[in-house]
Amino acid sequence: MALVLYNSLTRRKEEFRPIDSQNVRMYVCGPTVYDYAHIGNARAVVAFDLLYRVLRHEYGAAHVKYVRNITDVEDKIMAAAEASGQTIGEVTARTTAQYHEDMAALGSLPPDIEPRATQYIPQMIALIERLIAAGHAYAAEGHALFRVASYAKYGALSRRSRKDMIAGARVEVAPFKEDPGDFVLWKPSTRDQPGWGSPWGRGRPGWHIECSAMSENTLGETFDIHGGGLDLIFPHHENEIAQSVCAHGGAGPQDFARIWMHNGMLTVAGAKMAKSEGNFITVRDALAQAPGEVVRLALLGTHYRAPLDWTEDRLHEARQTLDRFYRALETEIAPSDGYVDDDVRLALSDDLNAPLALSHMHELTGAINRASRAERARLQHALAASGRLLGLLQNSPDEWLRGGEADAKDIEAQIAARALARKERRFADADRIRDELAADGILLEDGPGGTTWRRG
RNA sequence: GGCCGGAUGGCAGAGUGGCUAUGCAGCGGACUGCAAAUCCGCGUACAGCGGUUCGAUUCCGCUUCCGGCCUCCA
Repeated sequence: MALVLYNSLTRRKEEFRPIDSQNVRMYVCGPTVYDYAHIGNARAVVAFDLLYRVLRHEYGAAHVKYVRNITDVEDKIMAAAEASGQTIGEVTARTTAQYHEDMAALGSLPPDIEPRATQYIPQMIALIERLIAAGHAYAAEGHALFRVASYAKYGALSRRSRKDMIAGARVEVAPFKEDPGDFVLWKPSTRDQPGWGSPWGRGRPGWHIECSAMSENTLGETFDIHGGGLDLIFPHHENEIAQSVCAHGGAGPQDFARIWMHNGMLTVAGAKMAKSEGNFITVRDALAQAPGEVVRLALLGTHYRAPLDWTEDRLHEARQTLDRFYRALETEIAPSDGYVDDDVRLALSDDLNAPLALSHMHELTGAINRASRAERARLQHALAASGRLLGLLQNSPDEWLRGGEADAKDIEAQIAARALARKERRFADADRIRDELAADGILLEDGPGGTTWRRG
């Protein structure tokens, strides 16, 4: 089945043809580890996790390599360390661990390789030296700077001309820059800032160079897909492209990564999420409100490129949807080796159309509820397999609907007492038991085979 | 100011040059001691104005509104 992906570089959907179908390679910009991950970070992770899962499904898990970096040297980390009284190492270790926990809770697979910037300093220095040797960069006052004028295609991804950028005039004009658009590859550190020895003096890398160095060293000079948030197009990805293409002697962005993918931004109740707005929602906050799978579904409910507005209603609806799916799975006999539903697969193959895939899962659910015993199992297997491809329906229906703290034995005893009351037509007693259980969040459902319960 | 995206029924959210998803909420019905779940039925919505067309929500133009980026950003 042809996988079609939207390429930010060409602004259109393209059939995905891996450079080497035995080794499909994707690189996604990961977090700067200085604080809890927020729900916007989570959206990007979930979007590219879906891509990773679809690629694994199409090419085989052993033939896909996913690299997502950790930025563990950056000025915000230094600020966070100072503010918390912890060392930089403590801040990055703690934040990285939290990040891993959060992303796992959202059902995201860990990347195959997770390089850390501080482990690639020599490679970054080597890359900068190559750029300087080739005339694409220069040293000035302890800095190394990329010479934007030496890369003719600068601006190809973000569709902006250098002239426009200068007109924007928010560029930092340092006196040692040849051109206001030139950006930092290496900058000097003071004694109390983290730093490494380099040909330009003790210092630390600029933001963009790490991704160029890490992608090259983990995936090679040319790979298939490079992803990140829409807000990374400029300057981050534009600069990454300039560095890598110039260092590799390539002709343009496609000699670096073939397809550039960007997820849309997230707003909270209609407003841009920002700490200063007081509407900053961390993954932890969301996880306190709902299980990770609910958060994941809420994130997948809008196509990854479209803007997504985060609301309580969205979370509520995601939970209802999962309850409905799990209920339809309740009588599934075995944990299944079923096939993903064709329509679900088709939807995901069209630029990861998760909302459409989900609508097909709803149709499948209706079919299960209507199905005869004989055909039910097959449909349930298809639903379960489809859900798994989306990183959903990872629990057993029993765990999902009835798992948790409360003592199941006690609940069963109550149900038995109620059954007796009903048999004796003491309906007031029966209803009192139902209400008491309901107060604890336990919903009873009377069916032809007796009474079952679930958490509501 | 420059560049780039959006605007679909009460809400969420796909999609399509003619056959108008899907879910939530709502209404009616079946089932049921009650309830829940489930099933059946009910909503012709595509920002506005032009244009192209036999036909446009879908293509083109303009307008309005919303959002992103313009060296912190997923």
